Amino acid sequence: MAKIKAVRGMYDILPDQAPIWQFVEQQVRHLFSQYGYREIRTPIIEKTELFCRSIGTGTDVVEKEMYTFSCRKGGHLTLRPEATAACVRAVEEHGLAFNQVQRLWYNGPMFRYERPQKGRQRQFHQFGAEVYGIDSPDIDAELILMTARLWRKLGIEQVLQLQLNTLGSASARTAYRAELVAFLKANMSALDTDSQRRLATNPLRILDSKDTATQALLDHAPVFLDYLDKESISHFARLKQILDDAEIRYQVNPRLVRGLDYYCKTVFEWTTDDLGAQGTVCGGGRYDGLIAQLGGRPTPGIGWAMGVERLILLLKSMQAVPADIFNPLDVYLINLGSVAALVAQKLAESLRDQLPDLRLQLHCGGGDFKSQLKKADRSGAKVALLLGEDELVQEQIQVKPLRGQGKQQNIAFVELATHLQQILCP
RNA sequence: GUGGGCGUAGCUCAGUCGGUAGAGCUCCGGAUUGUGAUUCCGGCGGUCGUGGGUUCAAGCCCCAUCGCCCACCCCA
Repeated sequence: MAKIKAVRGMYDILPDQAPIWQFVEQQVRHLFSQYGYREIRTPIIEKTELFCRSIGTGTDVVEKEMYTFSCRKGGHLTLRPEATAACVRAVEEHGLAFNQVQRLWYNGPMFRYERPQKGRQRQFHQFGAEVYGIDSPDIDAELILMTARLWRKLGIEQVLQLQLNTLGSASARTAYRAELVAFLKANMSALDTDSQRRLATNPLRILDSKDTATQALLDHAPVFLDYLDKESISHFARLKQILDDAEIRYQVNPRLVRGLDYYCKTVFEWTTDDLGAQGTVCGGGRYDGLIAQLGGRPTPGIGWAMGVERLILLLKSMQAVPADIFNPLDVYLINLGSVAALVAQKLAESLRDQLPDLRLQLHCGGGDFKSQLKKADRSGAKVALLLGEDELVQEQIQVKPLRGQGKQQNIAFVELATHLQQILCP
C-alpha cells in the first residue's frame, strides 16, 4: 500500500530544526515585549467573505491562492492566507479599537495555494504586528525601527535593504489606477502579454514590467506623483525624516506597489538578494480605510508581516544560527540491572525536584554498559552518571564528564545535586 | 497555471557500452566481562517513484503517470 505523505507544499519541522524555530520565536517575542505590543490569537479559519472584502477580489491571493471549502451548514470558509484581515475582524468584533490605541502582534501558520519553490510553501508562518488608532507617521517609523532592531539582533542587517513608497490616500490611488488603466487599454497592442493580463488583475504592477516596449509606452503614461494628495506627501516626508534621524537607510521605490488592495500611504518591504527569487522577508504598510471597509468606525491601521521560513533560510545562509541552541541535555543517567533501574528512576525525579533547570535524561530500555555509555555520548550530554551494582551498595554514583577534561568522580547520592550544580554552572 | 532539472538503502550519493544492486554516514554486534569519542572486523538495511513497452537481458532505452526541486508569476 502506498505510504501517505505530507500535503504538497506543507512541511514537517523535525526535531533537528525545531531549535532554530524556537530561537527565532523567542527573539521576536522579546522584541515585541520591548515595544509594549500585546499578543492576539485568532482562528486559522475565517469566513471567505472576510478575505474577499479586505484583500480584494482582483488580487492573486484571493483569486487563485485560497484554500476555500464549504461549511457543513452552507457558506464558505477559508484557511487564512494572511492575518491582517482576521486581526481587524477580531478587533472590531470586540471593540478593542473603540476610542483607543492597540499595538498587537501575532504568530502562526498561513495558507496559500501556490506552486512551491524556495522560500515559498503552501503552509508558511508569519510573525506580524498591527497598530490601530494612530494616523501619524511616528507609528509608521516605530514599526520599521522595530524590524531594523530585529535584524541587528539576529545579525542579518547587512543583507537586508529597506524599500519604501507611498501609495497616497485610497481615493488618490483609485483615481490614478483608473486613469492608468484607461491609458493602457487605449494602447493595449503595445503591451507585452504579461502586462495585458495584469491590466485586469493588478494594473499598478505593470509599472514594474521588464518588457522594453511596455516601458517605452509607460514613459507617456499618467504619473502617480500628479495624483498624490498633499496629506500623503507630508506624511511620507515626516516618516523619511524620522528614519533619517534614526540612521535607518532606505531606498524610495516608486514601483513598490504590494499586491493586497487594502494598503494606502506608507508601504515598505525588507528584501534580500540571498534567498533566490523570493527576496521579501518582511513587508507591510498602512491600511487606514480597511476597518471602515469591513463595517467598523473609521480607524487608522498599519502593520507588517514577516515570513518565518524566509527568515530562517536567511539565518542559515548567513550562518547566523547560534550553535549552542541545539544541545538538549546536560546529564545522561546510565543504570545497570533492574535494581539500579528502580533507584535511577527515583534519583532522576529527585534531581529534577532539586535542580528544576537541569536537563536530565534517564537511560531506558536496558543494554550493556558499553552501549549505554555510547548513547550517553551521542546524546550530547555534558555529563554521564553511572549507576551499577557497586555504586548501589555504596550509595554513590560515578560522575563522568563527557566533554571537558574533568576527572570521573564517585559522589554520594545526597551530595549529587550540589555537585552537578557546581560542575555544570561554573 | 507555464517552463527546466531530478527521483537508487533511514540520510548523502556512485552506478561506465543495457549483462545478477554499490559506497559513506546512521544503527546493531565483535576486537575490549563495568567505561563513550578514534581505529579495525562483521552484520542489519532495496518493489532502483509507479505503471506499461522494447529486448535473450532494463537502475540505464521508449511512453505514460506521480512526486520533489528551481524558475516564471505572486507574495511573507
